[in-house]
Amino acid sequence: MTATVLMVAEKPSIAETIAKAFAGGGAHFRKGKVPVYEYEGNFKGQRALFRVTSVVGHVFSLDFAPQYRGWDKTDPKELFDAPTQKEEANPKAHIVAHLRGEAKGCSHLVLWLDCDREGENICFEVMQCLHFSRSQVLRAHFSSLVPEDLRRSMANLGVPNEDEALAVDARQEIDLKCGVAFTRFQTKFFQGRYGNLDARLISYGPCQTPTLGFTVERHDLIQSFKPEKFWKICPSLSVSDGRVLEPEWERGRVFDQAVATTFLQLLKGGKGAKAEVKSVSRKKESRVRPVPLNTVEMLKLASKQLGMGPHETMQVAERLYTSGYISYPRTETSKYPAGFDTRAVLQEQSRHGYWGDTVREVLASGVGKAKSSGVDAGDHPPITPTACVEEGTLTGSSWRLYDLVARHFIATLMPDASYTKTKVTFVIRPTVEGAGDLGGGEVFTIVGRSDFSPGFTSILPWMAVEMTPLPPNISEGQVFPVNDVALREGSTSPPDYLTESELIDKMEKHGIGTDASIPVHINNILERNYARLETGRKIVPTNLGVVLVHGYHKIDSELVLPKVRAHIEQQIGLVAAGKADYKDVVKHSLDGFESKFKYFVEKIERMNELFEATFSSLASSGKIISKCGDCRRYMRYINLRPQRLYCQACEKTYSVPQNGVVKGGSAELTCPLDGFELVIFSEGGTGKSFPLCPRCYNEPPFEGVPNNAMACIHCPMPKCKSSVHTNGEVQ
DNA sequence: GCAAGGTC
Repeated sequence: MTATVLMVAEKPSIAETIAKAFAGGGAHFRKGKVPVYEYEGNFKGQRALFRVTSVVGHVFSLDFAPQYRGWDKTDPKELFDAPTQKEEANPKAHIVAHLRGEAKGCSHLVLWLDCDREGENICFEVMQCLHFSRSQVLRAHFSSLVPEDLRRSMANLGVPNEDEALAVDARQEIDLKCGVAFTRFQTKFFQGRYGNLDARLISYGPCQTPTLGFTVERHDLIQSFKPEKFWKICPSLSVSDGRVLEPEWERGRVFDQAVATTFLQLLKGGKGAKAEVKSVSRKKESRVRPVPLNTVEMLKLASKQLGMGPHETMQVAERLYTSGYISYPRTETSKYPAGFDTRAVLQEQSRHGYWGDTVREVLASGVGKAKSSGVDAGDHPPITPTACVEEGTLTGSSWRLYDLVARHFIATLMPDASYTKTKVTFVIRPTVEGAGDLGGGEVFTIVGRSDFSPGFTSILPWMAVEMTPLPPNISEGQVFPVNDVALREGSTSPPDYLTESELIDKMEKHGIGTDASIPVHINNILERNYARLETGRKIVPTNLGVVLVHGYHKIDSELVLPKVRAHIEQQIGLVAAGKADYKDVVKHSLDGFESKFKYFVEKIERMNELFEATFSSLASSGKIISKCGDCRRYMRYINLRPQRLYCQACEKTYSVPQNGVVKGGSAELTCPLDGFELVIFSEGGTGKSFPLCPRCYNEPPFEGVPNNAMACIHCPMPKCKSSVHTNGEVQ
């Protein structure tokens, strides 16, 4: 044995796939937080020991140097030039130590990270942990995980691409600096100013803010919508078998009542109006089967069909994946790779109690090809079932998501649904004299659908097309009596709020977030109270969300438009392509954001005006509760997240623990250290009450007191004699 | 208490 080769994948499941592809069942397996597989084979024409393991996503994450992490120590504007450092992303996982341990005695490193920019970046993170020379490091390029493809990659190893990795470093630094600078500034600016402002954090980010922007854009459309009245001419005709048809007016609707009435009188004025069939057209229409499932489509379907949010969907999908029921759930690919054995997956599903029959029919009639319009993003294959599972083995949302994935997979291999669309065109001629130009008559049409062959919709019933057959034997030249002609009034209606699924769609189209991060951004705007999820899975911005977005528009619209992300992407694209220097791009982008930031700070009053109009000022809200030690006047208790005390005279806020409520003041108890009247704080969980000094809680008076210590209960003075201090009970 | 991106 001459060489030991360390091979590193992006996550444990891929390490396993690789080991199995090269060693079959013959790999020796070492269990651990991150498993290791070993097998013998040939490398560069010699016998070698292969050792396959993985990282778990990024090894490092970027943060500011420690002295810039405190909110009060640093002016946010300094963050643009602040030094940053990479730190182990998940210190508890000990990934760096794991890699170093496994690299011992290895002569070569083969990088099997995902073939995208993030993967390329992780390649360099792995290299940074280890000490191989560049000539010992090789990069596998693969576009799918089928064994054949992996073997081809092994035979054509290349080198990692530093430009692509640097593009990710650039993005990390730009996102960190502009996100944190804006977030800290606006949080500190608005914090404590308004009593009913229900937010402890007012964040900004190049993905989350445009996401919120989409929801507010729709909100504004709804708010500014002015309904308009319209009128339609609606005739009803008696046809052969006693049925009554109500064809649609070719002119659709008119917005002028006088015009509509003129038409009505033309057609209705005299007696015995007739409708003549001008033409009958029949054509075959189809509803095409879906393309193979990728993550974003799964999230949209789960939201629409199952009422499951993207966050929950990904958690459930992750569980189904680790249990071996579905394939890897994070992929952009919607096309089965060349070697993908759809037949084998179908055969597995042919045993299923619910859809086995359908699957056996598909197998018997020859498995169809999936649509070729899907895209191969080169990451993972589309999401498919990997085992046959009955309802009952899985419960609740797990079952419903599995059911969706399995049905969708089968549907991709079934025929399109088809039906016959019949369109009948009628002409109704004026029955009064002197119709002039309108004497030729008005055209009305009706559409019927019949002869449905369900195809894939038999397994995806919600995709079925409703059949609305017309009476048979209607043919050109036939004349039917017009029973009645009605004038119907209606009015235009505003669009509805964005559904979760529409929001996901917009994010994807504008390049906001990735398959893995879209659910996180949506979750953020909901959790931070910028928007709410309403019935029908509609995303409705809150007052805070609306005011924020309108505020950005008043200062600098670019901050909230998807363009902000697109610009960053375009810039780092230059780095990835080797067309621009990493440092230049970071500097250029940050200079841009820094001047935007300065302008934002200068003009923040414009946003503040909107806050003032929407939220009530702190001074007028909250109930009077205890005396301030500085001015001896009463402070107010703001019982809203984050709950706090406010001294109007000193214009200072004092935060209190968030895990309970302030029950009242305690006139006779005063903190011996600062003269503040203690308040009685009642803990939510335990129900225990104790006195708390507002000042000591916020500004611990002694060294070594953690910021959140109950200074008046757990007095930091070693032998405190104060009764208030030594005894947690109210006296 | 902060961003976005991997993955758990």
